[in-house]
Amino acid sequence: MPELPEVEVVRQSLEPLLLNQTIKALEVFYQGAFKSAVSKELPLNKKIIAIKRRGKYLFMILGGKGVIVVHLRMTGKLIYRETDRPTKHDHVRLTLDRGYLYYNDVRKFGGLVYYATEDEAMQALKHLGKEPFDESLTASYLFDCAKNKKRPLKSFLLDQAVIAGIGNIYADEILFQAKLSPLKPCSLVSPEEWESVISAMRDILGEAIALGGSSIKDYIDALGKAGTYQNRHKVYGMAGEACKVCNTMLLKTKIGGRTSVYCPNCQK
DNA sequence: CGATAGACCTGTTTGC
DNA sequence: TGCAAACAGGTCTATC
Repeated sequence: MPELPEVEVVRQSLEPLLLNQTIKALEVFYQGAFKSAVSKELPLNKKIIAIKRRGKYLFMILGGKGVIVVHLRMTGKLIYRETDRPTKHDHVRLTLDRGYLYYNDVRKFGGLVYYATEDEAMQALKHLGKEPFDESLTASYLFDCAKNKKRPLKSFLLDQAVIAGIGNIYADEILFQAKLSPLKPCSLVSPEEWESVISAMRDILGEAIALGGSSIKDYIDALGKAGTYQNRHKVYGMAGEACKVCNTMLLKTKIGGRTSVYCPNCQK
């Protein structure tokens, strides 16, 4: 599913459900979906005291130290139920005081990692770049990161070491709103243009969070609710259709191995 | 350093 | 209709 808005919606939906619950049991049905970075110990009899997000990663902060970090990759889901109901592709089940949390993932790309401390978890993710809504993410920061690189602007936006959280859907949508070509070498983007990238990014990510994220195929929040931001998409998945602004046919191309859709007339 | 391809998986859609 | 190829929200590694 998940880019930053979807992960944030999952975080928000999980927070009231999990806070102050204790992990009574943790079962792993697919070994690749759970790793312990510290020992062979499981995070048992620990209370969940906070749920945080960094980029596309979720953090379940545990009392008495310990953190479970979750990445959903393409099709991962965290689903909460008050009564046990196993489903196809469940790979991990946490038994809590008042319910069950399932990690379900059709493609088995994502999973949970248990760290001894929050510091250790942050250390493992130190390569991540700035958060989109952090005020230290400025046009001059992006200009400096990009000025010596010829890579396409789209690849730059997808680079988690520069900005953490943008994925293929939102990169295309942001560039359409900013009126910039995904193919433009990022060194040629001016500070003014970086300003428009930042404002488009905050606009779109904020709106997507407010609407519960984009549900293309299987993305849903912790209670199984779909988002509606897919109805606001202007380019993603719409190659061959007319641009909503100028009626030019939207083009599709591959950039860094990812399908990219853009308007050759609006985006320069 | 960078760009590209392949790997990791399963399910759905597309094309002949 | 049937089957195979192509494709899918992501990231990591190897290779040129």
